[in-house]
Amino acid sequence: MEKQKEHPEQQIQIPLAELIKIRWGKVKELLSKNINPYPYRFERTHLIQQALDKFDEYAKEETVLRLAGRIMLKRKMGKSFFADIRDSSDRIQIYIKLDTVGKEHFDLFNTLDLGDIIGCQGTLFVTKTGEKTLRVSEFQLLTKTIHPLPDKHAGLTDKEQRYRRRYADLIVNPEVREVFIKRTEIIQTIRNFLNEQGFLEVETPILQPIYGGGMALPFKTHYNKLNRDMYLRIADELYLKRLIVGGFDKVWEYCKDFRNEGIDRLHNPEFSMIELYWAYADYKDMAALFEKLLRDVVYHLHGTYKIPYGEYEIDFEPPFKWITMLDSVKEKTGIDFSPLSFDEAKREAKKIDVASDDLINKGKVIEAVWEAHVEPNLIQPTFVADFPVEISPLAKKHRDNDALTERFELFIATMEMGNAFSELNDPIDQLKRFLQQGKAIEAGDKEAQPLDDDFITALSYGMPPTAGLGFGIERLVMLLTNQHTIRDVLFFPQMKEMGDGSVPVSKILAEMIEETSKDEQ
RNA sequence: GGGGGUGUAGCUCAGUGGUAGAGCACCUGCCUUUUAAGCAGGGAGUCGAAGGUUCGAUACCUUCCACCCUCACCA
Repeated sequence: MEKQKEHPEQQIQIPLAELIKIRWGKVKELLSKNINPYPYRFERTHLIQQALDKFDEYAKEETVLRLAGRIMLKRKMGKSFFADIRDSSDRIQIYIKLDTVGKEHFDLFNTLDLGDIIGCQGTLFVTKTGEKTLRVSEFQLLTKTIHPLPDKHAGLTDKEQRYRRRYADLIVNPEVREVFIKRTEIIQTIRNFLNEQGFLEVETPILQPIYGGGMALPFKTHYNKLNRDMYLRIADELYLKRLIVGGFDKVWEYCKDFRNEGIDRLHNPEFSMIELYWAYADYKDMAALFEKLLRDVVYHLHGTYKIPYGEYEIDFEPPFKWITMLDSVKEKTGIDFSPLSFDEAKREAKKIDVASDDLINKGKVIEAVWEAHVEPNLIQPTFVADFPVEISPLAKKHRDNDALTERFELFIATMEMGNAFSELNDPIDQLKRFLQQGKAIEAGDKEAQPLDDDFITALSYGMPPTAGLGFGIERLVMLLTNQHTIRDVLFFPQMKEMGDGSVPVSKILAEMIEETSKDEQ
């Protein structure tokens, strides 16, 4: 304490800086011995898993293997070391003996830290205690780690740190990898399925002059050269339908979408959807296809149709339940909203404790009642069909009822897992719906959709009858991997800016570099 | 946005109105088939940030920040 007062330029002591300084000292020591702490390549012959798979054979034939990985544990036993190294496939113990590697390399190994990445050459054997081990004849430091790893057995448990420093999370909590590997498998299976069904994978703009295709607030940005505001897309719908107009019959896109809304267990501002559009089909065809797709993905991933999700067991064996929105509301509340006027609907909603004062039309009232009384009960896969026209501005009116649209949403474990319609292809009707949305915007509905003139133009060229579907990838991955927060299925979830108090590693390093250059002068 | 909780060493966590603790990690020494290796010694802290109460605050109070849980709302 006294010293610090005498030397204010020393400022705050950061213990991390001490640890980094020691390691950087090792780097400089290596450089002075002409050893590159960051060499360029290492000729690897096997993944660790491959070595373990054929362990007996390799051990017996004394096959020389070259493995590489990160040092996770290190045990010194006098004139020998044991260490555990891990690569992307598995972990293995290595054995380093003074007599075998020589004093120079033995001393080098002595300076290595947990986290350092090395390449080793050697043969396989089993230790006295029965552990499969690589007897190292030579090794090379491949990357010096200057930041210490989290605790070697407790790992990194602080969720905030795990999300902010996903790399550290992945290093010490390898089981995290599994969810993300499954995420990729899920997307791959869907891609294969859609390709086999003849859907063409396409790409459409993320940066858009006007946003649309969903109910959401967009991110706004500015394009300097054109001096105009642009939006990050909230959905792909309107562009994909333009492609149907252009003559593609089956198109789909893996879409990154952006919505300027809150962050919580189910929402991240940047997320992924898959949207597909299918000409000459209607929403029932799409429901059948979606069911088939999900069945395929679930079976591919789990080898069964029944999967656990939290306390539930979800059964993906088709056919899924199909119920209309109004019937489901009637079933749960006893109220038939279909013949009611807007005001009557509001009164009925109030009776069952659904706040509807701010709602601007009957469709919104029905939706609110449905969300309060039906949605929370939808555990097993259920198609909810035929939404009110006011809340479905891009869907075709129901062939039997003008107040409704041919639309379904799929619900599983109370989560919305997909949204589809018989697409509205009548340009006059579509324009009217946009104009209605315009009124909703004026009435304060921030999520209502703006008029897209070019989309109306496209529809006026004629879009064949078309079914469209969109579904959120994160939700699906959560469901199929039994994860309950979206942040656990995103490598880098959006986080708020960190509060004061933490010193970035770059600052610690910059100060060290400066000190060193002072010393050299 | 409401309610509840958390924030102390690089990591995992104790703790207290009166000099800041442990394990792991790190440094030194011993140990040539170990197993979260062991043994001996050592260094390391703006106790999330700011303000207040107090002779004295990491602890008590206020405000703020981040994260977690929960309710409401949008995918």
